[in-house]
Amino acid sequence: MTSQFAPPRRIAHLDMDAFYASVELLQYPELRGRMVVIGGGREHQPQVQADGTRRFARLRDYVGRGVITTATYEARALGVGSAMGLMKAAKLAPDAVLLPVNFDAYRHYSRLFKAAVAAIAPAIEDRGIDEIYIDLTDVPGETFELASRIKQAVRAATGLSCSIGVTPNKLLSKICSDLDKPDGLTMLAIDEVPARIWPLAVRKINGVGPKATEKLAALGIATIGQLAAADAGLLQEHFGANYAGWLADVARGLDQRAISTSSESKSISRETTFERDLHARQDRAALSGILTALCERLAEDLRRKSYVSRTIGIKLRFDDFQIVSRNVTLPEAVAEPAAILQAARECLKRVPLQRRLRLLGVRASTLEPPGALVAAGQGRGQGELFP
DNA sequence: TCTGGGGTCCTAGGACCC
DNA sequence: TCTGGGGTCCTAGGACCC
Repeated sequence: MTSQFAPPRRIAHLDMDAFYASVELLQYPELRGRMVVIGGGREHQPQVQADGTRRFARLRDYVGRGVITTATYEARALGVGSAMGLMKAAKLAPDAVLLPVNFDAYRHYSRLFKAAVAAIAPAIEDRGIDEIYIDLTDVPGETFELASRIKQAVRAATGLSCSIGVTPNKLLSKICSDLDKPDGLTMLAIDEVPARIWPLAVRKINGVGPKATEKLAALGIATIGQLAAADAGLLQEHFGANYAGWLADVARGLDQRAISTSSESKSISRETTFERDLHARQDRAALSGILTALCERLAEDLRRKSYVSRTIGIKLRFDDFQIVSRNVTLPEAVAEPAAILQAARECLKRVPLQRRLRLLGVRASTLEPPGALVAAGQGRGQGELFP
């Protein structure tokens, strides 16, 4: 429990600017200043022509079910952005250049920027490939100078810009890193919350998504300030005690969560959306092949990360976008493709398969290091009760 | 021919145990 | 025979995030 007299923490949130697109521009500098969209599968690789120049795919020529992963700011100006279907985006920005995702490159630059930050401030929480939280509380130096130094180090290590927010907690820093993008640096103290945070839309809160935003709007609550002023009973009625209490806290800029510097995976999964919807009977062979391939890839992931899994599950998305999942917990942890496949097939048997399928996925959870000895008293299964 | 893939956390109910 | 109160594990679905 933090004392109420403890000095405020200095928590930074660092977010790389249009990360995937910016990494691509390092590789293809001739695209700088142009509309570029990243997304889709392995197709639409740039082609090197006879004269050595590169020929890029255009968004208008895309056919398929892919979505945008990132777009350059030039493309965003036309209204295209993350998670939008590429076919839909092509109607808004047909001339935009389309590049495939290149995760190996993004992971490389991700490691570079995180190492550069860690050399200055070691208390880092990983929040994915392009953002981190940093606890600056115990790092010597004035805050603005420190944050500027971190931005400079990231640029020196990668050639890329980032945006940073520094505030007393993760919630506010996450909001602030987004206020002055790209290449921003925003600092905020708790007493500035009414002036600078309350005018913002509730959707800016990390944890308030589309559903909660819609429900709040129906209650006449659009801004964080309106949320702070909302009646506690009203919020409880519509959101339940836990979420309502959390909403009331975050609207006041309160957040005690610590920086979490290490984390074990909870689950590993592989899924794929088909080029066309498949039917359990008519397309049995194709589905079986896809399931086998997914299980093999999952097994490879487990092997590479040195995990075994006791719970294997499947995920299906039907043509109407309904999602169902089934999973089974096994007496012994598994990691081999055949064992995963067998468990996945058992799960599949328990799903009614009238509708066509759009997506199939396989997931491994309840992860353990391989060969872990079952701790005394925690064994399961009759055979372990007595020697 | 709208709508990817990889995750986390929360809730809620049932089984089972002491 | 009207009836507890923990606790853990497991399953399924959903919201949300990058």
